[in-house]
Amino acid sequence: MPMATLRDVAAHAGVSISVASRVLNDDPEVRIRAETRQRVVDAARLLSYAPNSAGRSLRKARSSVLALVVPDVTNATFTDLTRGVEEEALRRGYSVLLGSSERMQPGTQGFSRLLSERRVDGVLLQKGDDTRGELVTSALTDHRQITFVNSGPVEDISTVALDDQTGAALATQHLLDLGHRRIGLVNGLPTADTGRRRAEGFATALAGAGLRADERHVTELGYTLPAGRNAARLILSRPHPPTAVVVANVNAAFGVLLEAREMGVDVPGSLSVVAVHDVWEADIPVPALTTVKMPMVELGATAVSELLDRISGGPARHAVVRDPAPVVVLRESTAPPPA
Amino acid sequence: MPMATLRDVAAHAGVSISVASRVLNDDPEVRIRAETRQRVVDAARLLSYAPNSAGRSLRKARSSVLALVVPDVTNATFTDLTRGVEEEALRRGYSVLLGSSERMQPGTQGFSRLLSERRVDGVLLQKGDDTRGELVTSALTDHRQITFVNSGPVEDISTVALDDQTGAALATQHLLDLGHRRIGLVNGLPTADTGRRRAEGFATALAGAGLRADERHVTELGYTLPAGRNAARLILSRPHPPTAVVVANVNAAFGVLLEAREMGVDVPGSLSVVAVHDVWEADIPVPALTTVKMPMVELGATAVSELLDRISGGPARHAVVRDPAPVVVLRESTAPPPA
DNA sequence: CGACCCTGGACAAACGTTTGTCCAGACCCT
DNA sequence: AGGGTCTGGACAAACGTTTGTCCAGGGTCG
Repeated sequence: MPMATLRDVAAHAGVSISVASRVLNDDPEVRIRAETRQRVVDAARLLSYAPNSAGRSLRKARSSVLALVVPDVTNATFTDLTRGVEEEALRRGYSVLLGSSERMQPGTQGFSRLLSERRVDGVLLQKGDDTRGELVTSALTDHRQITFVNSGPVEDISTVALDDQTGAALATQHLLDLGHRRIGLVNGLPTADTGRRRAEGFATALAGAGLRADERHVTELGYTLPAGRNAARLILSRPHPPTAVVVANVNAAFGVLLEAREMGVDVPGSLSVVAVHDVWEADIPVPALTTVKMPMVELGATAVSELLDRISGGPARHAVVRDPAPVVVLRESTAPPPA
Repeated sequence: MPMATLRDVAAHAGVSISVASRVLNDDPEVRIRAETRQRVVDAARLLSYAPNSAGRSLRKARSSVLALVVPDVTNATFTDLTRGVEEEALRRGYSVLLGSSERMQPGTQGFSRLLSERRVDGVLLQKGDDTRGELVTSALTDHRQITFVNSGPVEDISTVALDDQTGAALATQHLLDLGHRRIGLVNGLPTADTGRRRAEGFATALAGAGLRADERHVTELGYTLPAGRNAARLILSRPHPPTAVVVANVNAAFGVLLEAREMGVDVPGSLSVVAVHDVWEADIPVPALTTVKMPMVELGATAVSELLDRISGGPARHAVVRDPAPVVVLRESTAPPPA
């Protein structure tokens, strides 16, 4: 006997529907006799009643679902983010709809239907290297329904980001501490906001040691493995190459490792490599990849909080997740520079 | 002016709500004058009307959402599956709710609320090594609401699986073709249905060459990297170890590679390794991992089809996805046996 | 010319909830 | 004893959609 409705519960308990609803929702504004309340609770339990979400959504004009849209689920970088989002959402009584296929990207029907059909109350958007921000904001009727993850800040839209400066600075400092002086940066595309911030942190750390980045040691080719390969080839084939590189993304770092190996460049003997973002796959390459662990789970959780707050009327904020602080995860790809 | 409702459209077009609904849904059973139909379409477009999903769900007793539950999103094995599911679902007018955190696992509140609150019409479940099938089926009021992915067959429940026998046989045959005669199997837990099937394929291929598996060369430790490490240590430390192993899972294969390296066993010089499932991460280790590519995307798509078919009254089927057929992706971890 | 049958569309019920309002009785007070 | 205040709960509207049924007018046919 599935599908017990509120009417069934009320009838079984011998009360009106409204009383049943108020009891089961713990409505504080209402006075019900304890014995009656118990009858309702018992009936609900007996019939294994669960509120129909469609009915509830219709009445409350709220679906209690939010969407998380990422460029691709394939990217290991986003798995921790996903976990953080899911856990915080569940804690708040929300479910998460995951959008990752291209048909769900901003600008597509799939994306806009999410909001216009009121399937979700809001969207968490992690933009890819190629998705343009204007495309999103213009298609949006209500800026409160969206929160950007790892991009921005954007006027009137809530954003949540990692402390990329500190992360990149920490990676750089790790190399400085090992004794490196010629340090390169393999960065994402110039359009990526995270890339800009990581370049800042990189420069800051260098400046703290009285150094400056050599632009021939810096690339902005993207956050993919092939991009990392290209970057490594570019940087290492020039005369007077760096003895170490900070890679802004772990996938690109895998590419750097592979290309260095192919070019006969010993890592970490002749070249140290450290990447921003820690994933378990960092154990796989030879040498295993030293990384800076960023609080991705907390990023996801914070993103949910900010979105929910904004939806319910809060102001657009630009949150930066600094807790827990970035930390170096030492593996095998970094060592002192060659003598 | 967001949130146009059907009533707004009807009013603007000067027709009744029912006519507006029928026109916009292309109801074939009804006769509307062409000019009237156009007025409705224009009004809908002008007001950028989109049907409210809560209202529709309530009326049709169907949410047009289905859930995909996997042990963890972190697992690269499942990313292609996710993509296949999402694309097929979208094509059928469904959205996908992703459940992965432990709070969403079978037996938890999160899981059962999905169905009892009618948030989703059905669930696609990829069980983990540890989730017990009984826990799921017992909590289920209606067997038509679920489809198992990669496990089963189970009585009265639709299942969809890969052709694991052929996949494992192909991997084994690849090693046989290279000239190997002592071939081991690093398998998943004995409780995993996929493991059983892959062991079958392994044995079949061996038998085809007039060989039999040596049980000292077979482990059933699980589908994780540490499990792979343990398996390798176990198999390789015994006297007269195999010259090649088939690993039933790519994560475990990474573990085998790492452990072999640590033990000083040369791959592929002294030991060839081939894994079932192809992921892009196979390029990362040294040597790069040879795999057998399985049709994961198609598995996801088929799972959606089967679930939707079952929901709408079809029989419980046990589908096996054989198209495209498994194929060896040759990288660097396999070679002829040592002389 | 009356009985029919189309055509094109309107009416209204129902899906399951939440929530504002109202009311009957019991109790209190002076 | 009469007016007032609580208590405990019932009534009903509304959220937006789909869909079964009904109906007025105009045409057709015998």
